[in-house]
Amino acid sequence: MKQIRVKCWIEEKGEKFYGPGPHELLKQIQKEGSLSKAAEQMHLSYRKGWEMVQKLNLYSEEPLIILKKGGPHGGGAKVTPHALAIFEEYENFQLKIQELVKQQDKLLEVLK
Amino acid sequence: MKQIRVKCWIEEKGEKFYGPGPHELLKQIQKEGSLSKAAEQMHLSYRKGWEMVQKLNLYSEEPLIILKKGGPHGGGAKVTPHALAIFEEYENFQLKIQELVKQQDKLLEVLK
DNA sequence: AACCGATATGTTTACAAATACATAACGCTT
DNA sequence: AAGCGTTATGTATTTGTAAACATATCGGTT
Repeated sequence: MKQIRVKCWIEEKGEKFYGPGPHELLKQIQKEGSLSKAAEQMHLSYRKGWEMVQKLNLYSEEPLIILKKGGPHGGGAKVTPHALAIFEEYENFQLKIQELVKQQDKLLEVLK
Repeated sequence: MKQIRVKCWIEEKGEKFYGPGPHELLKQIQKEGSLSKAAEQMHLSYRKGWEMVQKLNLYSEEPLIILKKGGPHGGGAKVTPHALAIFEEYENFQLKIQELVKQQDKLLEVLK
């Protein structure tokens, strides 16, 4: 059985800014409070996760993720309110897309 | 200025079957009547184009593209009616997605 | 039979992305 | 000051994908 798949992301000047990867990373950071643990959950190297954070913060006027080193638990990662707003609007958009996908009977019918 | 981008494709058992690449390939084959010329138009190696054709035909009960070698013009490529039906429904779906994208003011507003 | 333009296919090369590994730095707690 | 867990960062390795190159094949035209 064939199925329709859709992926959406946000670009700036042709550079990817926010998509499924960063979205999942934000979710895991909220849950774990740590970038290294978030990366581990995603089966992602810490290095790659760190680079994603840098890019996210670089392409945004105000940071999306605050990283702190040292301290009580050795450091940690936190998601800003601005990031949370993006997270929720992206989630919302994805839901709308999924609704549209569900209506594509004609496309599925033509596939053999 | 940030912008929303969407990509959609069709899968079967986790394997990509039809997406932007094959879609463009079908368009070029219709125009050129030749796989090699179609690949050239897309800045794609002939080999890669040929592999796409094999995959398209393999994952479909009836073929999407007929390749012929030898003959008056050395051979050629032709798109079947079945392929044309998929092509048009995919095109249609993409238009609907673009309409949805245009309505996402809230997502764009939250981006800085 | 020679030629031509297209398909068919194996082998090699190049490149980019992700991973793996190693090590340093930080700052609070004890 | 020693220890801990985390962030920070350089280097090397692996992996997967696309391109490049080289031939072979086909079948109609001349």
